[in-house]
Amino acid sequence: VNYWLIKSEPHEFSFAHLLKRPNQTEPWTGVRNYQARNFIRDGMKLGDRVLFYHSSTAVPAIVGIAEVASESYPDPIQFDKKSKYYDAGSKKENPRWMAVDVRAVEKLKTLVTLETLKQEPALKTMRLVQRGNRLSVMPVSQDDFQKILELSGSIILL
DNA sequence: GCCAACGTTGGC
DNA sequence: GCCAACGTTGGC
Repeated sequence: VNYWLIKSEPHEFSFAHLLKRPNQTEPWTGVRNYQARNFIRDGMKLGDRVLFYHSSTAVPAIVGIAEVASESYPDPIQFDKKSKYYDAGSKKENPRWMAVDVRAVEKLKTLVTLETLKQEPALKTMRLVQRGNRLSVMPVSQDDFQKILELSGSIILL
């Protein structure tokens, strides 16, 4: 099992939206960064645990636990000419962008805010709090994941 | 809305 | 292959 963090702008798609989806599952499409693509394509496996982070909001924070609910597959909207994520340079026989299904597991009792993460000495090396980080999909160490669960009041233990 | 920190693009 | 210009992310 691997551990990840994914970002979403809550006014576009929040953890509450995910909880309302059928089977609490949503295709995680539209990732258009090669490093993030590589994490999805080469790293994400069914059952991996995911921290769900709200960005570009008044209080940026980890708000929920999710899980990877599929193996990775070609992101269908890269072939959709009407989508803003359409990529004319990507061919079906050699897709450029990948997606994965994400399922909500648990809403956190206590949000773990970016401010909290920055103040926690044990999380100093976390990618999310590093300078200039902009990846929307990133790996999280098991220790950091565990620490964040402790900060969140989650009933889920590793 | 500002702007730092990246990532991407395209001329050369 | 270099790098300036441009676009995007995301905290503040």
